[in-house]
Amino acid sequence: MADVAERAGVSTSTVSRTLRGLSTVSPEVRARVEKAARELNFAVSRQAASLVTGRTGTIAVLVPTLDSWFMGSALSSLATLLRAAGLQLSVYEIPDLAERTAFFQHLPARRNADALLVFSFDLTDEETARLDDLGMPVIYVSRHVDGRPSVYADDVAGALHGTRHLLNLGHRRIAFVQTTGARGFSFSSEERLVGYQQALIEAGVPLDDDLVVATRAGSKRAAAEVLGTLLSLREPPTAVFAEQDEVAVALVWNLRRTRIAVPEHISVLGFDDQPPADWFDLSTVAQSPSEMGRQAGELALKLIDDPEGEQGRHVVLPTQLIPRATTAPVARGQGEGERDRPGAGDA
Amino acid sequence: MADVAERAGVSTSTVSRTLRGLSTVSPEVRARVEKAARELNFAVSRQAASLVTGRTGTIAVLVPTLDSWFMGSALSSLATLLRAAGLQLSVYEIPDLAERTAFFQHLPARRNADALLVFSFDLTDEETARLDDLGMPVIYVSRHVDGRPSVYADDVAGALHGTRHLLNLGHRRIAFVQTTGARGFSFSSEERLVGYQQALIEAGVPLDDDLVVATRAGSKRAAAEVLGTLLSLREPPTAVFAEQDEVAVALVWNLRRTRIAVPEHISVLGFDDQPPADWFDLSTVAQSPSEMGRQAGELALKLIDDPEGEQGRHVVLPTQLIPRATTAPVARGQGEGERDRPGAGDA
DNA sequence: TTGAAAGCGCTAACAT
DNA sequence: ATGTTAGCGCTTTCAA
Repeated sequence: MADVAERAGVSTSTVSRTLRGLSTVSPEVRARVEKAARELNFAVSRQAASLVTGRTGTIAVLVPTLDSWFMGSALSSLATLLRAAGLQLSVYEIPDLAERTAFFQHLPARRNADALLVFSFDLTDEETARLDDLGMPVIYVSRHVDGRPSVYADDVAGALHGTRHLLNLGHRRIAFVQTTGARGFSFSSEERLVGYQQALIEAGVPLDDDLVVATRAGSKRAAAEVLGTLLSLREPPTAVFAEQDEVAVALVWNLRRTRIAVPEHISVLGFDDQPPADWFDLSTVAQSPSEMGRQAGELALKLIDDPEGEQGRHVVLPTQLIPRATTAPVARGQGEGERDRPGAGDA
Repeated sequence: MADVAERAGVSTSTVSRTLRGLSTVSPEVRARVEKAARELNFAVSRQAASLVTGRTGTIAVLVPTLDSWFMGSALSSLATLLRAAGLQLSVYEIPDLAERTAFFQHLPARRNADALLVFSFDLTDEETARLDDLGMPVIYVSRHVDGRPSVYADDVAGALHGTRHLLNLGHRRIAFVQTTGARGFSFSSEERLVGYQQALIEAGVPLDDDLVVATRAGSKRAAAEVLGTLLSLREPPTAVFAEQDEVAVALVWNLRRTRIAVPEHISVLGFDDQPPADWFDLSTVAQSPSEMGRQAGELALKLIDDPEGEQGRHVVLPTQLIPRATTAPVARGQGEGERDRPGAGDA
């Protein structure tokens, strides 16, 4: 910056003022400085600037992985927002418990970012408390945390609507397939189970623990095992609600290989509406991670400007049932007990 | 840091040395300092440190998007590597031309990172030159740049092998579907076309421009249009090689909807081996973005330590044909020339 | 509107 | 093995 000042024949103060766009610089001087800066290929060092301003110009995100549809969409829209605000995006990826422990021990984000966005993690109270005195706004994304700013999808309502759809199609034996090992997403998982149960209760359908099973995401083999469990029940389900599209797709794949027609014999419903859901014609409950990323970013910007302003503010995003080709009215003669004139379908 | 020094009863230099793990600190003092730092919840400001060391402790990546299988996998493995090396990951997302222009005008990464990884972009010579005097190592990923360190997949060989597979199955009319609008990936696209052509030439099959078509990624409708073009040729293809799995899947979807059996009537081959390829039983040519991210990261670390060391070093990663259920021998009576008893279907 | 000077939090060279 | 001191490159008083 000293070089630029010399070349423009002004002081470094003036260069600084010019480059930050302050109005207190005369047009002619401004022109000279900008020219000099351009010629010298000068770019301000954020590091040095932040040392005195106390602002780093960086937003940090804590994510379980970068390699998922959810995180990709969310971070992409977040990045767009930050770019417009002139902020950098810094990523902390915490794929496992060891890394997580290390992160919370040292809290490396401290003083190296202006705000922290925590995605999806199921934190302990102690961890949340650690983040509380990190000295910067912390926003929780894709999960609700009491008393802290959070942005998340309405998982309960999503699962409720999805299950209602299946009930409306005449299904009474509806299985719910949870996903294990989806790092950091256990919160949504619990919420979705609640929505599923609520729908059954409001319809007067008894809950049956045998119909709630768990599997690993993205494994055809694990999906086969889950199906084995469900299909060997005394009263097997006529519909399966998977809390993730990937699992739903793996279920469909296995069913079709076994020549169990989907949706004629079994309906399958997913959750997320990832792109492959469309390719597979999978009925699903859509959520919008990109909207989540955007909202979380906006909240972060507000909190940076006014740290006390929106504490405890919650943004709940809607979900949307997308019926496609893997859900259908329960087949005639199918279903439970003496039941329902099958094929009743939607009223 | 002064607080920590006071609490531990030492100088800031000693605190600094301790926290950086230098060996010239006595065990007892080290213990005192670490205790004080923990109690005060102290974390070193990278900003201040970098001001004097000249190192930012950050690797910057320039990416066209974060929302894709390729970038997710690549950045995820890169992040793992960087974490182990104690480095931060800073993301510059440049989704369109306007953002790109802005980036190259200001080069905001200058002095704010220790190395830059440029993913996939087809840069002009001028842009490459700008990056050359950025004052930090620049590594090009997923594309080859003469004289600069690059890490990329062997797209030519991948497409060559894929096309050979189709030729070996007896196909002679083989279409190649390019993807447009896949931001920043035009380099690979060209390479794959070259591989396709090489295979045809070595097999003595004449090139036919009518068989090379382009479509948008991820659009069923666009895929339908491409199929319309190909299926209305005088001699339609018996196999289609799409340079991206998403396009291949969209083609299969459209074909099956039209009751054109895949692979019995038309074979379809993809490129990438994204997870949905497995769900769809799509034959494809696999590449490994996670390996690409890892290798690029390692190269970056080397170049930071020894900027002159590996200039111009190229890492070329292999591809692998994965035959699944969408490619099959050409049907009896099908193929070129006098051809096909229509509706031949399975042999 | 501009400049001089102090200092942000740290590291590195030097001294002890 | 530890302390002292001088900056790193910038922003921000304060004074002119």
